[in-house]
Amino acid sequence: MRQTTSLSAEDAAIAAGFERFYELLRRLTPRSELSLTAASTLHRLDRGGPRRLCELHAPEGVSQPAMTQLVTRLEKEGLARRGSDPEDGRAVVVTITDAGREAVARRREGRTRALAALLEQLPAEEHAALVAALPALDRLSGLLAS
Amino acid sequence: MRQTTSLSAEDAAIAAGFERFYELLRRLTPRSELSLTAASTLHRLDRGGPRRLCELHAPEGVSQPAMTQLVTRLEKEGLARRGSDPEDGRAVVVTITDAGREAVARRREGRTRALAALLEQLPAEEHAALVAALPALDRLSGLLAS
DNA sequence: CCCAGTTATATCACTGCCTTATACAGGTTT
DNA sequence: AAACCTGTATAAGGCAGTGATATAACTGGG
Repeated sequence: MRQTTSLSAEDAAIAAGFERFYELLRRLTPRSELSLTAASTLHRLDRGGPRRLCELHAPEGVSQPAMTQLVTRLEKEGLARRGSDPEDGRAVVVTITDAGREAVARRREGRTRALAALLEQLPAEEHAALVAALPALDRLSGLLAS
Repeated sequence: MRQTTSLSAEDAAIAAGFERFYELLRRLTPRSELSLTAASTLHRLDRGGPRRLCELHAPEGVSQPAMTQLVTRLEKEGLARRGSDPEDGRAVVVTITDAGREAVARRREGRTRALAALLEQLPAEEHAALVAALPALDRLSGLLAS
């Protein structure tokens, strides 16, 4: 078991690499129509299906009022809609609309395009190394999602 | 030359992986004392040395007034200071302070710690794949920095 | 069955950080 | 020195977050 007070040099190297990479992705993301939280929430609704409002704010790491306001904005822009839960009159069930799905797709495509332009400048073996690392990235994401 | 209208399936897979990964990093970053731009700017000042204000706003992807305001906040918090350029009376030279360096280090350590906790749950070969992908990540970051 | 407590959402007042438009001081050119 | 250009600051406004609190709907014990 790894000590929490000492970080391995290798982990530190990975973290440093990820840090630069995070900045890269941040700059790669076009100043879009969607805020970070809005994009992430829509993405979650897209792959996970409708959710109650109270099930959305915690995983997105924002307060409940922030999620209420976000859903209000999304609704106003036609990207999501509020519904009710027949089993619980208090609950608000949030559903992504087709327009919302399109917005998610557009955002993804914009980022993919910018990334692809960089990827094609990469030596073949580094490109291959990225592809080889994808399962690890997936697993990392999965670890936190649970 | 790649068509701009068609993206290779491989690039799309990398982009999709990166997208989930970006969300992961976002959630991994502790709600810290520093905004995204503040952290990135301090980091830049830390590794690149003092810069004029006008050299900071473009690479950070914000407007010039935003950078003026950010520097004012950083100065108020003691993380950076304004100096003058003896060669140009208009210029403001921004320098990171020791407190600023500490803030960057704290932020990095927080993220590293959270990441390390995930990394140790990774199978050895996936961990190795991440390490192997680091040079590619570095090069990607370098491509955009230029 | 009703009152108390809990849960889900909304509203309010405030703050942080961004934007565009504009002012202005310091350089540069002719 | 007049005209222009560049670097920074200020002003006014918007979006997205916060904590505190209100309100409506569910739940469980007497």
